[in-house]
Amino acid sequence: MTTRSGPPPRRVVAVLPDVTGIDREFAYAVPDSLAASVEPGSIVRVPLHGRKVRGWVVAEAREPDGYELREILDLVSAGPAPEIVGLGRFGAWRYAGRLRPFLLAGSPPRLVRALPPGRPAGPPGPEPGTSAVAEATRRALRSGSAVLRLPPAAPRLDVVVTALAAAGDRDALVLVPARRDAEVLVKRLARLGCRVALQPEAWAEAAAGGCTVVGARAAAFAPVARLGVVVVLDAHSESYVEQRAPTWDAGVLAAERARRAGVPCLQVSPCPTLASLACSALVTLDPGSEQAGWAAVEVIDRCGDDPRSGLFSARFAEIVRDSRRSRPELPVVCVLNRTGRARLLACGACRAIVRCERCGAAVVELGGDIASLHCSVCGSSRPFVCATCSSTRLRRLRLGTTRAAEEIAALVGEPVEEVSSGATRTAAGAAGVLVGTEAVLHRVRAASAVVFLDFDQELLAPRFRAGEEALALLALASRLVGGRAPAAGGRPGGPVAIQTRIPDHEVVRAAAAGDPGLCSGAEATRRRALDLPPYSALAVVSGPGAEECARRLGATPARLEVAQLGPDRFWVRAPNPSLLADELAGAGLPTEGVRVEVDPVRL
DNA sequence: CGGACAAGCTGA
DNA sequence: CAGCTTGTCCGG
Repeated sequence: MTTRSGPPPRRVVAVLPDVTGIDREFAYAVPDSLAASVEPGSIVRVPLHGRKVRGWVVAEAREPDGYELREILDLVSAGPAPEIVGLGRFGAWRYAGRLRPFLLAGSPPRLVRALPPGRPAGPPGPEPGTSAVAEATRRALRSGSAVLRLPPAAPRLDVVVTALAAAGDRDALVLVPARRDAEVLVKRLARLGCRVALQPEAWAEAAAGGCTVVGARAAAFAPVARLGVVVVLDAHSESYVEQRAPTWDAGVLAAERARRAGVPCLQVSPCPTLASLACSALVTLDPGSEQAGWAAVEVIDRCGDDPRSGLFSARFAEIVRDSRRSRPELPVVCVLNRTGRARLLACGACRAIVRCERCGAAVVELGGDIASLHCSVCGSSRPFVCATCSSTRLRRLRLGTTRAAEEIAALVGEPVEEVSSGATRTAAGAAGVLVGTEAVLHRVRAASAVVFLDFDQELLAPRFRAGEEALALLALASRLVGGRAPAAGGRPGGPVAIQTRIPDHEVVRAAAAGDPGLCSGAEATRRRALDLPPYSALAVVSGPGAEECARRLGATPARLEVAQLGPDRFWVRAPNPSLLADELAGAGLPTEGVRVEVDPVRL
């Protein structure tokens, strides 16, 4: 190799193409015409393999030897700033995925040719006030990264306003579980005179600075000109977890982002997950105030009831009638996590459980006008008759929401609406009584009462996070009815009623006492004993290539535990997330035919 | 991903 | 053996 005397040194950058299936960075020369405008994060157009593709400039690079570089063709748009690319790299490592999905989350939805002029700090925000919530928020901010446990009825706007004030002339990033929540929060902050950038559409405004950045999961990667504080509202929500692989958790990445920026991060929740408690200090209100912000919980103990007495206790009917009378303007919400008319039937004549003729699985009766039976295992349908004795008298053993709605309507003598997750939201809330799966709790803004018709199904769900998920449902229900003892002038909220045969379950007791700590203690003990997260880290590997992956992961020198869950489905356990990520990255796993789910929500 | 190119399959 | 499908490789 001889010393080159030819071209003068030129700028070279690494570009990650925005193409599914290419997880490699390529070096390109920056032409002089673009040298001033191309920067790390820029979205550019480059020639690749005879095509012209988009990509992200992810780093500065060096002139290679051995081949001639091609030049960047165009600057397409502003893109994720270097610290966001860095956060994306962390996400790709932590969740064993590619960088591309993270950079997509951090990119503007439409091209941004130039940022709007940078603005000075926004107008002075509203006074944070001296409420107990504001005071607790200040305490949490002082401890840096903290879990702020506030009861369901606590005013979360106070938290945001206090955090904004504490951030001074820096900008805040506020995450909420759903798009809808973001819109509501943006309206309220705007009404208080705050400048707000709703993500993802106000990407450019957020990048320019001088405003509070509000958005859902993907906003963990939103641009924030001068980050001063990160607030994650309802941090326990499963909406923060991306369901497609890589299954990243916006709460985890938001905390990492804050840590890297050296600013505080508040994880605000009525029922913090053990995972969040494991890595942050806990700040709470005084026990009295916390209890007051949870609903009055009524436990309907069904232990003594005959199992054949059905889904509706006498007390249930009273609660519905009382609530309709005292708060006719608000709906009564009934939750039952089973869709259709019945999930289990028995023949009234020969008493056999009604099963599928083809595969033997129990059949279900779906909603709809014509009574028919459907097998959810093999997909076959047949008429509403017993296959053994041809009787048409079938008894519904486990009701679904459709039949429950019909029976409640008869019981209380007024129209009942079934709210299903698939249906349009048009009429939701029109009827006085709503019945649905837990999705119904997300369809209304307020309720006079919430009744869980079969809460044992939540308490006993075969998932290691069942307890946390059940408490989250009770917290959501509490918020819809309001706290048991609101501030002066307010009316106490209606009841949250729980029909159960496990009345002393810690989740039920925690909600009834308005003290989630009753739950986390017991849960922590159990998780530690079983070596489950947060005391270990889990991943689920599935797909045609899963067996090969499992074999390789089991052969690593680290203390990885691998077990089979089903055909082409394995779980992998490591002592902690960092070790798990290192092993998943180092094992050289095939990327095709394998889905890796780090921190699985359902297991 | 999608183009290039090689190796395999088919039919007269 | 042309003409087509299928597989594997690679991109700066």
